[in-house]
Amino acid sequence: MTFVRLGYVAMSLKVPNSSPSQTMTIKNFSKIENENAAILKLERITRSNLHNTLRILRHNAAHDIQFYRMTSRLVPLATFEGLPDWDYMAAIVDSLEEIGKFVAEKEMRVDFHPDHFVLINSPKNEVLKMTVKTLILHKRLLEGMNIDPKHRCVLHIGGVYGDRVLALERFIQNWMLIPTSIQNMIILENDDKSFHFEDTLYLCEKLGIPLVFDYHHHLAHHENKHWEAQWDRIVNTWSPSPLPVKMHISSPKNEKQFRAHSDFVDVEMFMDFLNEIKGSVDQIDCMIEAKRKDEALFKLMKDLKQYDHIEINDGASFYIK
DNA sequence: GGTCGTCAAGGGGTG
DNA sequence: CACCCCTTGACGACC
Repeated sequence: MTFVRLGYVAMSLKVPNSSPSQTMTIKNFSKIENENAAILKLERITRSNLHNTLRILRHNAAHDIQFYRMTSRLVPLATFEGLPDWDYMAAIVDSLEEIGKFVAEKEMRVDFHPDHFVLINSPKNEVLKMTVKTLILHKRLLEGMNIDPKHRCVLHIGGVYGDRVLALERFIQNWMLIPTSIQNMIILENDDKSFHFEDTLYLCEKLGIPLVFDYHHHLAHHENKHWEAQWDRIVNTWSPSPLPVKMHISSPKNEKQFRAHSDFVDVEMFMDFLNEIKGSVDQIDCMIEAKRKDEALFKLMKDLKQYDHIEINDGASFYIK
């Protein structure tokens, strides 16, 4: 028997006007003549993003959803080079604490997936520098919420740069340049066109990083179709982690745009996965990456009811026998 | 009130 | 090297 919790990404389609990713671009920032006023606007937007994050978490709690990926755009321009000194933490400590308190009280799992320009295996020094800077921002936000940053940030391996094997080795080289406290935050996901799960497993086992298995990505890009033969190794990468094994589930938009995400998760595709792994772990957290966000989660829970060996626990978790 | 181009940031592919 | 594509959501200019 395996206990499964579902989560979703960044925004709710059920809570009205609750965007946690409102933003301000550097162009707009520069348009405001009074720099103080511009900073105040930035702070207002940031606090609104945090407030909406809390509203979404309350909505999650009301529907027994314990798993949620926060947006990485909570603090616009936080890592932008050349912005006048802005102590963004000072303006948001209270909001962060409030979120953290709620998360702890409801025993939720929250994490981040920094954007695609956060990558560790880049040959460009500047890119690596920005990567570390952005990860430090994530660490501060988590610490502000009193959440242990360990294994809270999902990343991809990065680019191929013409030589996949070399690119993997460069990941290892660059990894050694990253502060341990930042390394500890990271978990790695197989992607849909460059690095399949065996590449990812190679790095994860070598460097002691948990592997987030993305089933959709695997179907889109693999050398060896049979992931299930290696599943125990994937599970093993989580043994040093305080958190349960985590995976990503989404469905192709259509045959032609296979890599694009569909509105909802195909329940049969999800069951194919679950039937392979049931019993192999006590618990697994599944992050739904569908266009319809929490609506897709609710629909999936509904679709799961038809299976006899699924026992619904509450609104967003179940047992599979 | 709806539509569409733009946005700080990377990488891949094409010609 | 130049250019466009991917991808995500939000914003804001414009009609």
